[in-house]
Amino acid sequence: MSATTKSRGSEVARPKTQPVTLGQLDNYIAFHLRLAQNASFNAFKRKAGEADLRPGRFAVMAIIEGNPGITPLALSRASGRDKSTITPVLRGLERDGLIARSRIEADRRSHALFLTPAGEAMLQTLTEAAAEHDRELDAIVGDKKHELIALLRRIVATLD
Amino acid sequence: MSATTKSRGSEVARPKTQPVTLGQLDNYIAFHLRLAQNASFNAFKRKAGEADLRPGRFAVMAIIEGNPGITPLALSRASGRDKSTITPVLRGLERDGLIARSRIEADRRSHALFLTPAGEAMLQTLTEAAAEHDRELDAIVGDKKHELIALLRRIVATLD
DNA sequence: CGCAACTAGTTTTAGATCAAACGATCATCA
DNA sequence: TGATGATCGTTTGATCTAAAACTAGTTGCG
Repeated sequence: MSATTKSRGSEVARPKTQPVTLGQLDNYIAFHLRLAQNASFNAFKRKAGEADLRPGRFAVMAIIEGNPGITPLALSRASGRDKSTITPVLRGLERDGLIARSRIEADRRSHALFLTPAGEAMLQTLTEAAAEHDRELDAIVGDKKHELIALLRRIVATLD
Repeated sequence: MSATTKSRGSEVARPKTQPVTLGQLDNYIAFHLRLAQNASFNAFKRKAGEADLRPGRFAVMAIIEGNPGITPLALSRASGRDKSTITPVLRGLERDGLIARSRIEADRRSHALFLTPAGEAMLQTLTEAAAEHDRELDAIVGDKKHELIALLRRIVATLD
C-alpha cells in the first residue's frame, strides 16, 4: 500500500470530499446493505418531516390494517423488531386515537389491535408519502425491483 | 377484507407463527431493505458475541486501514454515520491501543488516524469473523451478489 | 491587520432498538 | 385439582444513532 501520498498541492481545486477507499468493506454485502438502508431511511425521514411520518409508525399501522385483530407479538415479528419496542409505539398510536386495543377473552394475556377510522384516514395520508418515496427507489432499481426484493426476502428468511 | 376468521380450531397443530399479511408493505423496497439489514445485523451480532466484534468498530478500523491518515470527518462520511457517533468509537479504539491519532499541523483542527500494529493484528482477527458472516450472505444470494451490490450502491449514490 | 463566515471535532440531548427480567395468564400433566 | 413450565405484554438497562449547540481553529475579504 503506497502511502497514499496525499495530493495536498496548493492549486488543486479543493476536492470537497476526497475519494475514500472502502477496502475489503467494498466487497461485503452486509456493509452495502447498511449503507443503503441508511440512505433510504434518511431520505424517507427528509420527506417525512412534513407529515408526522415515522417509519416505525407507518409500518405498524400498515400491518394492522392488513391483519385486523393481530396481537402485538405477531406484529413485532412481522415488522422485524423486538416485541419490547412495539409497546411504546402502540401506546402512542392509542393515545392519538389511531388504533384500539381490546383484550382477547380466549387468551387474556393478548390484545387484539385494530385501526380506528381516524387511523384508517391517517394511514391513507401516510401511504401517499411512503409511496412517493418508494417510487423514487423503484426508479433507481428499475426493472430489477422484483429480483432485488426476492434477494432481500431470501436473506431475511435464511438468517431468521 | 374478510374478518380473517381466525382458525382457532382446537385440533389445528398449533400454528406457531400464523401467517401475517404484509399488505402494501410487501411491495416496498424500503421495508424489505430494513428487514434484510436488520436480519443481517442481528446474525452478525450473534457471531460477534464470541469476539469483541462490534460492527461499527470493524467498519471504522477497516476504513482506516484502507486510508491511513484519514480524518474523523471523512471517516464518518465513508461509513455512512454522523460525525458525532465517530467520536466515542475512536476514543474506545485509542484507549484499547488499536489506533493512533495525530494532529495535522497544516490544519490543527483535524486529526490523522492510523492503525497501530496491535490494531492491524486485531483487524485481521475481526476480518476472519466478518468474512465468515459475509460468506453466509454470499451463499444466500449466490451469483447475484455482484448485481445486488450494484443495486445497493446505486441506491446510496442516488439518495445521497 | 481584524472581523465575519466557515469547518473539524466534541459534548449534550433526544430517540430508537435489543436483551433480560418481571407479573399476569394460560397449558400440561400427574 | 394443583403445581410446573411456557407465553404475552410491559418495564428496565444498555447500546447505538442523529441533531443541535459548542469550542477551537481556519479562511476570506475589506
